Amino acid sequence: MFLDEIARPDDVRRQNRRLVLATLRRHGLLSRTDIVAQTGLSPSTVSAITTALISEGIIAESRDGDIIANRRGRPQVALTLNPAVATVATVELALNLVHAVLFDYKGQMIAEEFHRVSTLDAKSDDLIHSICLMLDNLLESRPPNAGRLMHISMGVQGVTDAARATMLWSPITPDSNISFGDALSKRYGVAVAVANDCNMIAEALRWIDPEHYAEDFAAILLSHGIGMGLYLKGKPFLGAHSSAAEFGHMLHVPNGALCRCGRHGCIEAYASDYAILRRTSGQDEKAQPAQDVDAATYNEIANRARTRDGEERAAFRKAGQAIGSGLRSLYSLIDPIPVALVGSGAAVFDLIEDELRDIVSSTSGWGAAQELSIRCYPDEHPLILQGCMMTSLLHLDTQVFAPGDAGDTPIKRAI
Amino acid sequence: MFLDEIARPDDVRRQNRRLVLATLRRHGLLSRTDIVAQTGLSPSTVSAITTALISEGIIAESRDGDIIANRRGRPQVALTLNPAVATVATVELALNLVHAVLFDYKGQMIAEEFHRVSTLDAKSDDLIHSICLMLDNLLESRPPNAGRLMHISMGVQGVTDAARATMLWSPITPDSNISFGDALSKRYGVAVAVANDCNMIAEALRWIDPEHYAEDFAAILLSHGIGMGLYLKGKPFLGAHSSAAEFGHMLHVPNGALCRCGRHGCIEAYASDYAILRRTSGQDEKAQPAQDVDAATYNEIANRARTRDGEERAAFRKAGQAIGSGLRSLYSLIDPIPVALVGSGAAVFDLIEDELRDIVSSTSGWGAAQELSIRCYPDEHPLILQGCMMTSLLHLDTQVFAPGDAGDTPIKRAI
DNA sequence: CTCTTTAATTCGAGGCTCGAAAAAAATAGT
DNA sequence: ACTATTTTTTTCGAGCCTCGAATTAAAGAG
Repeated sequence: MFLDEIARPDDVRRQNRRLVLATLRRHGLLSRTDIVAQTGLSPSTVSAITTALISEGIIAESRDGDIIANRRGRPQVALTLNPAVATVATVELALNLVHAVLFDYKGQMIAEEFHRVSTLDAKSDDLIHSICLMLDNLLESRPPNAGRLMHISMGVQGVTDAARATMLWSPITPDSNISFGDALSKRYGVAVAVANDCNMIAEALRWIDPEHYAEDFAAILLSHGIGMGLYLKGKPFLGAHSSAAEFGHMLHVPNGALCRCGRHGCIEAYASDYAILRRTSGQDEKAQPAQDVDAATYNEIANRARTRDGEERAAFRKAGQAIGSGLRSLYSLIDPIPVALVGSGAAVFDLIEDELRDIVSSTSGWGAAQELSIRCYPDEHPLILQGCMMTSLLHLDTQVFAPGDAGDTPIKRAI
Repeated sequence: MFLDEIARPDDVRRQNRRLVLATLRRHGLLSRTDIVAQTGLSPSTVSAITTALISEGIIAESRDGDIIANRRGRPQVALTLNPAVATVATVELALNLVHAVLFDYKGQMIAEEFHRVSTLDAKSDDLIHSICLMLDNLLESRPPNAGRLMHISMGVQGVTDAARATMLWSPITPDSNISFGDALSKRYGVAVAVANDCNMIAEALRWIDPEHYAEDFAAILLSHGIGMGLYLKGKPFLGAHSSAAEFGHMLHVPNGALCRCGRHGCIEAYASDYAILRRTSGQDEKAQPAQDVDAATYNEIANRARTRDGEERAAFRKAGQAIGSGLRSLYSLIDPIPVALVGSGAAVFDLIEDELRDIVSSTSGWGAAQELSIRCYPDEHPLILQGCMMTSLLHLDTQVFAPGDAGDTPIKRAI
């Protein structure tokens, strides 16, 4: 709510509808009385809002899953999001792999498909074509009672312009400036969100643990590349001009190791999978990075680092220093916010923690010593998936089902 | 407007009152018709809101300053903020100097006082005592028609906890954890804001040039120390735990020059006034920093740097590198946001610009080349003053005069 | 002195939330 | 078996809000 925004009476209803939907989404099954308790709205208002939502088919009374029986008064009737009111699709685009999933409005998976694509040789049209093929398949195969497709979220490895739903650049494919948003939105007649996978991870974390990941926090993805998703003031920070939060490409060592982005000395050039591999395979730090590092190789290196003190352990220590110095800058700039480390790098946190903390700890200094909050999530894929799903569902909750329209936006249904 | 907030019908009026007040604050003199055009509200609503504001004495009809006469229809009647409805006080606390000013609700200066204090020897009570003495003086001397004191804003050189209105640490005085907010609020019975002077500068810039300094931007103060004020998502970023935005204490050279904060290699240790002096006076970079650098000495060094290529020019080049590397990190993390350089360092931008741009320019790389926006404001004091003033006035506009209360908060009047 | 033009207010319609009262739907007790 | 009690949910009126249309106010033009 900004100073230059005008408020209308129906904004109140819209906001309170959002509130009710958000409460139902978090708790799953709630009676009207529960909603009153959770939101602070009056029973009359909750009644008015829920009857409207029911008549629009957005939520439904759930008879089977009764909350508490055998009590004295009139029994509560449980409400829940109506899974059949909409379908959303998520697309995760990674090196040589496209992963598409369909969810219902309740967030339950309907159908899923993996597809191997040689992304490095693929033109933009090939990628779009592959994605459309998968989505067509999935949409055709779903049960007849499923809701119509209403939103698509894409998480991509690469730099995105969220406002224009475009992938500006990506290491996984030669073409740049691919407007997935335009293509999919035209094909399926729905709104499309395109963001870096790190932003999706941040979205997922906020959903999983809203107590801990509240207003401001960062998700740092340590895998083949290094990226960051930022939440500031309770909203994903997607950057003004292009993509923001290029944590991996902050300067660590001036004129240092060669980074995949072509520059020298980035954090990524010391802490990413390919940096670890390059260093432990005896290559020069200016050597061209490998295009891919498979998990087995990486784990082998990590295990060797754990068993003996050699090149491998040193490599992880270097990585810890690089990440630590990045975190120090982050903390200096925008506060010691909670940080989540995600991906292969999080699986080897034991190997990098000491060096990392050493560098970071010299940050705090004024007043109370800050305890820094770093949590690890070794597997990024479930988070990316969940983040995409939540991006779509929250879009429906807050943008589409917020006003009392329930379908005033004409949507072409394809397949 | 967050997802877990409940909306009430009166919130609409509150927000639209804010909107009207903000419009009047920016344009000074406006008819009701102008307000309709500016805000988009309907004439009826503007009429309702303005009559309420007038009856509460917050705004007033201004007969003298008629907008446009000699036109055909009924003449417009100009509205303006009522200067006499409130007084706000600002306090700027710097090394050996306290500067206190009184403004009326329209933002016109009522009275001003400078006071030299040996801040380095002063205990916290001495500082508070000095400030209160000055404020007492100023409040006593002001004209009888002035409004009662309703808010105080302090801008301090040091690390603050804005939420608790406390100065956690400052280079200008030995005591730490001084709760100016509590002390002044108890003494004068009004709300008090305490923030780093850089935050005040950011607030001022946003007021001066809202087109340029919009949602996200940074103000970097380059003077004896180096600090930063950040605006994110249209709101000042004051940090969650303590103060945020310690740009000056980002790491530039590991184990490098000694910083005033006791650590080594901070940007400040290369680019602040004392860093320039230390380097050009032949001292080692690990030597203890000077406590103060007077403007004359600094200007002399800058002039020598401009006339001949020697130690001085090299010092400024080093400073440019340090600031540049900090900006590169900033841009990597949160976008190429507009940046304002403020203070003595901005006066010598010609001496640091080349090195700075050299380092920064390697940042952008994806897609479109970003043109970076850096503007210079050599004199920080007017900005700090204006920022304090705007902080207080906006507090009144949005927090105090927003609901239809006009004085339901009982306020003890001292003096 | 009347006509025209522009500004500002007034009034009713249609929302919204909320508190109080009423209705609904179960169990508990005799 | 039937009434009393308890709890949930809905209904209804009061009091906000904004807005459009009609009305009133206050000037210059002719």
